[in-house]
Amino acid sequence: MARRSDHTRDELRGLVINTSIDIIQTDGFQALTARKIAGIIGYSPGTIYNLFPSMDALCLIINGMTIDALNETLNDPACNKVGASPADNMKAMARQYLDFAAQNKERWMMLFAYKLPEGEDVPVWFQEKVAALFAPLERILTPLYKNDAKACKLAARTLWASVHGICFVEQTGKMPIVIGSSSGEAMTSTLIDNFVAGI
Amino acid sequence: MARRSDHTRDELRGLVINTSIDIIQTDGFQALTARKIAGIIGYSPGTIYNLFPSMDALCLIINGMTIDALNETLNDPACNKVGASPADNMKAMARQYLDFAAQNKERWMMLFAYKLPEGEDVPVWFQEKVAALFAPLERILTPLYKNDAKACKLAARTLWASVHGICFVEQTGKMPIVIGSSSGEAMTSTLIDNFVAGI
DNA sequence: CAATAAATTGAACGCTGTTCAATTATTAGT
DNA sequence: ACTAATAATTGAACAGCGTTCAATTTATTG
Repeated sequence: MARRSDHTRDELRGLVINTSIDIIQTDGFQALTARKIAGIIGYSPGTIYNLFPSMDALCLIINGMTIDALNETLNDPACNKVGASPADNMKAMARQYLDFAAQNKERWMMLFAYKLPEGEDVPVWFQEKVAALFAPLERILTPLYKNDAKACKLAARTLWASVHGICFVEQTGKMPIVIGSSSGEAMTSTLIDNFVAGI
Repeated sequence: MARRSDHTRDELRGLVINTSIDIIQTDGFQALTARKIAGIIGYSPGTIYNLFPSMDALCLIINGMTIDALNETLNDPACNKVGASPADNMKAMARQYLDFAAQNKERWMMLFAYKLPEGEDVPVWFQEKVAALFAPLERILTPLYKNDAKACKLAARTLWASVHGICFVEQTGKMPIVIGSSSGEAMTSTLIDNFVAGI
């Protein structure tokens, strides 16, 4: 029996979360089970339920952390250069997104493949994390929509969703590769070039 | 015991598939279980496995049918008018997509949320169905890329993925509604207008 | 040192996909 | 018509899942 003084409650929570992310990244989020986590960290399944109300809640927390990590890359200086044109910053930001998804594929897939059970709805703190994702792109677009904040918001959400769609299609590999090796980047470039030119 | 002459093998397969679609659309694809299907059609769980190699295979077939149905709406005359401008046809096509997703939400969600287990990869017949989805949009775009078939393909895939992303974001409701009631259509319009203007 | 509180456990419940020997229904051959 | 072969159907069984909870162990407090 694991002694309760081995870890504080928060340490244990962190241990569970980190172990979960490892499992997800290695074997996919479908492989994440309470018994597996417990086995790895040397506790019993019941302990997971002392730390988290349910596996769903744990998944939601992990998804929140994934969004935080993604958000961080979108705020990276590499795609927020003061001297660069909006189009160049946007392309860099799209690249950041594509790279993040590629490097954290399973974690990122889980973000969209995972569905809360019937009845349960997404908590506010999670929705806020999602909403925060649009800010960086909106910031870049602002100079292009000087006098129309509404149009700026619409454009930011349109572009963000579009890049997400391109990323999704690329990651799931459901698109025949006719474009070349880096089709994701080719598509985001085409998207951004045409969109900006059309403003 | 259900008599084997109640239905032919193909009838039974169709019965399983239709029942599955009903369950998915009513309670979500997570609610689809072999025992539930069997109970509804009056057979035992084992019979499902006489008709389909696994639940995964059944899901794949259903996903294929969903793609077929989606493909059909994209070939609808409503978004392939001979007199209309490419932009108008594209907007109509995007609308068809958005409407299809809205009216077949669970079925459509399953298309993306469902993931084949470790090792198994998507069969060719399924990949071909997915590839066929791009043809209608490519057809519309052709007149805009008279002398560059390659650029046309890239644009078609870019736009398709973008519209999908917009649809996904709208359906999953993970985007704060700041645009208005029909944000999906507002976004696809913005996307297409800007994109076409930028060509 | 005793009493209280908290953490940990592991068996149990009902669910899942899946397998398979046994049973039943149908067809083919004589 | 009767038998033999074939095919369909069943339902128990297995391993795994999320989850619950009484019992046990550990730590803290009075």
